[in-house]
Amino acid sequence: MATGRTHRPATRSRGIPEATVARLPLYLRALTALSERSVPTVSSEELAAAAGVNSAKLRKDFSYLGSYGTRGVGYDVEYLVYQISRELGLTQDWPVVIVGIGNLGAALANYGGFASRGFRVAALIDADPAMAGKPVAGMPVQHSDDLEKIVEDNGVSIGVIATPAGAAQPVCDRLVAAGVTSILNFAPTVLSVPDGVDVRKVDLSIELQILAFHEQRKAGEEAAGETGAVPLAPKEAGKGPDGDVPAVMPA
Amino acid sequence: MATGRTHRPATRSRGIPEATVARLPLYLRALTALSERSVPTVSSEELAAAAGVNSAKLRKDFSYLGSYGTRGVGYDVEYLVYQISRELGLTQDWPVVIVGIGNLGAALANYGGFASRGFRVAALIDADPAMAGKPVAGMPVQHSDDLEKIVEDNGVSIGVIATPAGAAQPVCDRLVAAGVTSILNFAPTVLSVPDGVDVRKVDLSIELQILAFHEQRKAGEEAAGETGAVPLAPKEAGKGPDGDVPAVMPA
DNA sequence: CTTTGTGAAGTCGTTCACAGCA
DNA sequence: TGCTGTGAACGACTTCACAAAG
Repeated sequence: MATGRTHRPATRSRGIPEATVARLPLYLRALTALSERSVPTVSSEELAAAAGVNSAKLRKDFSYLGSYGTRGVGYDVEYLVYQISRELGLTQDWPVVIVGIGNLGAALANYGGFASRGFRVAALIDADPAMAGKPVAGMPVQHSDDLEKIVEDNGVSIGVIATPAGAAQPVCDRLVAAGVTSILNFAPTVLSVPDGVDVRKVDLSIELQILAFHEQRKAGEEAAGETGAVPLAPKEAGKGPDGDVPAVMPA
Repeated sequence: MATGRTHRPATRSRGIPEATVARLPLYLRALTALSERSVPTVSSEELAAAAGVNSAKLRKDFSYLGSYGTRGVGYDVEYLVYQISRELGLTQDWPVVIVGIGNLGAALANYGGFASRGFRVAALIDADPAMAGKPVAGMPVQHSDDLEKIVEDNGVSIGVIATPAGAAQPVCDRLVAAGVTSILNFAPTVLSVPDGVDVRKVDLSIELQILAFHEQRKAGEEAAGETGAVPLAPKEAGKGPDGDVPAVMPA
């Protein structure tokens, strides 16, 4: 999951559920693969399998977009690719800025899937003067002093934040003030933004922690036949990373 | 969002809702920050604000863990940090392997938040023989021929896949065969895994597409007072990234 | 009087199952 | 006959609102 706010209870008239929107890119990817193999049509069953969802869900999702299928046959691949692209706004060009060109920012700048599908990296921005001018992914890094000008000159409405946690909120504020209304946040912080601005976050550490939770459950289950309380740690507490995990237990 | 499957309708007895599990790391981060500032207690209201959720949700979430608060006072910060860490399985050490040491894999290896909180990068693995032995983040990259041995020798149960899309499924299969039961997938593919294996995915391009959807809505709204159908593209279709967006429209 | 913990109500999302159309 | 499109049932998550506890 990612978005903080649903930003409005439901979009006025033809509201597509948020959960459906989140799956459209998945369908699009599967359809693009079929298109490249020149497959003319797919059934909901086949496409659902390729996208990793069940077919009832897929059909319901598509029903929010309109009646684009043919009963007894399936969906026209090219047509669906076009309809979903249009619905997602990928038929236009989205200039994006990446702020924070450290390891992660540089990796994002180099990431191919970024450039494809209507997204274009318009600028790389970093606060370190030593970075300024240095080429990353074939593009000179610009200093953050010019952030506002860069955003305005390029008509940027989507910003990617890949700074350290401490810098994220100030950078976010400046992006928003300059006109950015959608933010993809890789910094491990909660960003606060005014209404009308969308934030999605990607947090590595959170994903791992969720996996660890389930992993622990699996480990606890395979032996213990329900001990009563906690599945008890199999191995032994490793090294406490940064000093939590106190042995004390307040009343 | 990320997980494909809920992997079992609900965990046997004291099932914590998936949505709650996904928020625990958020609370933990906020609590850790408070702990570092030596704040002894927090109210649900304060903590909720710090974590970016509302207080009712937070209280309900905590109620699944037990009654760890004090009415009229709030929650003991240190105690809660401990309880949530334990619940998430962070009181033990989780060795992790990263497969695919390209731009992204290297960035992940260098990412600090990775190493903290009980996760330890046990090995970096890549298929390119030229990478073998090269140090990344102070650690020699190992060749993927040895993947099974590395996983087994280190007791790895969590694997991170940062390979190109085409390599992801084979790598996944090998990880699973070697004993990995949780996978964090950065490759833009749907992975299929046997029951009992958890997969979470992080997909840059999907996040951007979701943002673009909302962005397009905003742009369409500010002018058009409900035209009837589509909010029509404000700018003009840019350059079709990889050849989709056909102008044809099948019957 | 303050703040937690939680039934009950409300909202959102998924799945079922079948009518409707090609 | 085969497969889509969708109302209706179901289940999961959120929010409300208040009783219980310090």
